Amino acid sequence: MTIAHDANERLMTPGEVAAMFRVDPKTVTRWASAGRIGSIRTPGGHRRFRESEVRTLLDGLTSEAHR
Amino acid sequence: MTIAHDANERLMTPGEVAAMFRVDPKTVTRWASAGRIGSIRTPGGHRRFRESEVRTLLDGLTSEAHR
DNA sequence: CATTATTAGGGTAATTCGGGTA
DNA sequence: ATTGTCCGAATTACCCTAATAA
Repeated sequence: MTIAHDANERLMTPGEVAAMFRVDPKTVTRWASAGRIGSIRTPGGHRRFRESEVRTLLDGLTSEAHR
Repeated sequence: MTIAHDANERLMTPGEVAAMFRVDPKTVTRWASAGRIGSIRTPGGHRRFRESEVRTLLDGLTSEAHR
């Protein structure tokens, strides 16, 4: 499986991702800089994030121990 | 069918949850580790809690009988 | 072209983590 | 057994101005 571009993939802004994690948009930016989450750059330099990856992170990091 | 993530679910920080229960944030962390309350992790490792679950737990306290 | 909102940067406080202990 | 506190290290939040997005 490739990491090729999926034309049907929707992109999210830093603010949208931040709202989902209940975090500051700047924090999402740091995740991108640190390589914790993939990001695309607009020609103007603003970051965009893949919706599928965001959902995976949210679902994957759900809960820890179970008693 | 999964316990899929609800995108409309609002999340709370450890400090916010602690304030509602009048407890130290560290205590909330322990509840999460023990599985007494569900939690989501940011990519940075910080916990977030579901507002709906916190409300449910608070309601449970209200119905607790004295003895 | 003008307007409004968001983001990129960078710097500095405030939280949270994790372990150990009382 | 549960909670509160102390510690150092890591993560996140808020401050600003300039640039991009819509």
